[in-house]
Amino acid sequence: MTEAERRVRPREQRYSLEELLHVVAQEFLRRGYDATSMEDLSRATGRTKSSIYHHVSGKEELLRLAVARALDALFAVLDEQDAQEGPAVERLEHVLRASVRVLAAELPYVTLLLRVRGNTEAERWAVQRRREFDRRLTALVRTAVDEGDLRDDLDPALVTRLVFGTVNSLVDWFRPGSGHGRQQVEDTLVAMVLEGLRA
Amino acid sequence: MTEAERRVRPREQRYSLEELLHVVAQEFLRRGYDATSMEDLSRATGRTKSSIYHHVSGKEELLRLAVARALDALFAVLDEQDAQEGPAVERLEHVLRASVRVLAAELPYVTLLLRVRGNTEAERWAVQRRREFDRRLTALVRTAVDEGDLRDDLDPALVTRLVFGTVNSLVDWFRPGSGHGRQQVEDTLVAMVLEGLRA
DNA sequence: GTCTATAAATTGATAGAC
DNA sequence: GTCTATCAATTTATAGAC
Repeated sequence: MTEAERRVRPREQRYSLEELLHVVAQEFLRRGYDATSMEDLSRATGRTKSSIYHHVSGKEELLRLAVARALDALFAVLDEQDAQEGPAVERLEHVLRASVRVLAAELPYVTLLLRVRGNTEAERWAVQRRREFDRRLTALVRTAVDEGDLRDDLDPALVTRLVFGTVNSLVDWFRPGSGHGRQQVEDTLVAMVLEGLRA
Repeated sequence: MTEAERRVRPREQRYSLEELLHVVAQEFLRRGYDATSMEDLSRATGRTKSSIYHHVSGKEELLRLAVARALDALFAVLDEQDAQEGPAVERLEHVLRASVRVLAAELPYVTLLLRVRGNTEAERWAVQRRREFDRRLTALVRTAVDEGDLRDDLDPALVTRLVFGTVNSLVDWFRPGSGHGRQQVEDTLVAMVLEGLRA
């Protein structure tokens, strides 16, 4: 949800929409967006379908609101980084760690964002914003190479895709509060990517 | 398709099933499995729905055949590795490179496999086989650590997930014959994972 | 092995009462 | 803001002719 959208709704609706979205995101995750029917959502939220349609225009808006939440959180990481001083390689490490934190904190929403393929208008919008995100990341990697802190024998665009492919792959198995901790994942990922696995 | 399944069908059916599967996999990829209707598949293959039902029991079997193809190719990489001599770290590098090659060669099938979430019986079977694949990879990484060739300050299970998360993320953007070449992707991935990005 | 025709169930969405 | 009832379209799948 963007600031603009949040502003137009009174407080009570905000909360109920928030709760609705929380359950909906989990259902979309469990069964996939397409495989989840409005009937499924009705059951999961304990409301009737009609009641859901009172809050949103349809299934697609539910997806749009969910992925918008993830995009807002991810772009906030980049915006924060833009305001920072210091070598690009340090800012890159900060973005890496912050991305893992966002991913952990907004796991259902980020997972949905990463699984969106561009079938509907809302999905194509999300894909476009992801591309913009990727371009800004690539620029950061390129700067770090130019500053001499990252090896210059690898293509920056390719490196960016690999690095953030690694980050994104976390959504396929990372579950907060079970298995590996967020801090350990963050440290191991940064260690592997920057220093490599070789002893 | 496993050897067992291949054996029961006469040659002509094998070919038409192969062609059918090729088109079906592309459709599943483009719209997602759930969003693709039998009507869509009918149009894409130039056959009627009834004709498709003559070859397979239903939509789910089409998915099962497709992901089985990917699993066969991936397990072949591991089986080949098991027969090799030499340090585990070298066998790991070989598995990494071979996985990228399999992914490039069987891109639609591997992509489908990686997007399967366990909604149906066929999907749960695929998820289980992926877990087995992951266990065998972890054992290889662990051996490489024990042999002193990989750093021992990182958890092998976590490292395995990160490394093959990176490999798997290729399906989200890698397209053979456009953009980065397969060899460059392979080399860059191995370089990043083993030696790290730091200059 | 492909077709036409159709069954039976489910889909996203709306009307209108309370 | 939630409900019951319902719609039109689409879904997976089958029957049976050629």
